[in-house]
Amino acid sequence: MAEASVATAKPIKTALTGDDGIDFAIIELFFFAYRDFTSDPDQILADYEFGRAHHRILHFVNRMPGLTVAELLDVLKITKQSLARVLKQLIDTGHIIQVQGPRDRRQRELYPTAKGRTLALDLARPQSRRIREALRDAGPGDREAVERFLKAMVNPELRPQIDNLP
Amino acid sequence: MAEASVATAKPIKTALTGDDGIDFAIIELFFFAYRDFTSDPDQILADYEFGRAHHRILHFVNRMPGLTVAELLDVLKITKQSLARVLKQLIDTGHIIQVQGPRDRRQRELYPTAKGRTLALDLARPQSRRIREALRDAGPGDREAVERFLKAMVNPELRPQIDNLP
DNA sequence: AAATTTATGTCAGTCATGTTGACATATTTT
DNA sequence: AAAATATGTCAACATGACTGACATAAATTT
Repeated sequence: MAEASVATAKPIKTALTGDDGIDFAIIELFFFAYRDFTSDPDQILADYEFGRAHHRILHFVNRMPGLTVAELLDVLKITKQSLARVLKQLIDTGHIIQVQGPRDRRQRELYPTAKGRTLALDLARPQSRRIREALRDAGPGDREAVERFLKAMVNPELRPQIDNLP
Repeated sequence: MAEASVATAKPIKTALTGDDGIDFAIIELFFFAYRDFTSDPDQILADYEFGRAHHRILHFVNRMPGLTVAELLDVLKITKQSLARVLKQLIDTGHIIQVQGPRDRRQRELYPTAKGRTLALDLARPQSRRIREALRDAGPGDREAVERFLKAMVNPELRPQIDNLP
């Protein structure tokens, strides 16, 4: 009887801890670290009335100029309808321009403009500074350990994509 | 003249690289790693028609049983209106229960039920497994390097909050 | 005892970013 | 000529955040 009623379910008063076989320390550190890592560019983006979606697109167009819409969708793992609205805003504001593909004229190659390059750098700078400061007191090999860890956290099938970046 | 027109802005064809003074390697690794890290619980949550918001609430209620609504808001850094809907669903589905504060009867202490404890563990398990596998081939001290790095990525004023977890 | 502050809940509206499904167009490949 | 591909666009919807306003109960201050 009692266990069928939500109202009578008993509160558990003991905390989950690492003793339960779960690596809560890194789970939580990862959550807080990523939240603050993304808060830096968020502040700048607000001035442009842009969001994180704009940031991601602008970032990869700057890192891989000339990539096509399909390639960008593959990197971001979102649908083209999601991309469309945000990409259109970046094009309308002159941060990104589309160039018809030279071989295949159906394709649209995406390039940053000078304005888009400047914004991409402005957004990346505080993130890079945060990383630099986080590694300032790191010992030799620590940076490599962090890189190996982060890469190993990525799904194996996606790792080649990362290696393709400049 | 020409520079005033969006249509005539010139495409930049060179890629942004580490030479531009930005740590793109870790910026991108962090992005991809976090995306895949969160994809594990997302799959499980979909079965319950829950989202990441439910996960975060359930996680911290399990890690800090008896915390009040105000304390939870402070950890998550969201508004009470954002919390309300999602918390209500977790209460209605019997994952979390509220207990009137013993000292201050205005407060509502939040506790997981057995059902909520089980789900929290089910969600944490694949994340912990991913971390374990990412660290499997790590050298001695690598884990500590990763922990130090992640903690240093968090805003300094929030680090005490992390130290308070069990 | 009355006034104020605090903790929580709730209503209403808005926004950003994602989703699915359907369909149009131009271009390339078969 | 037909089929496949790359892109764009329309419509409807879901999630999870936001702001602002207001209500209630309880604790604290005056």
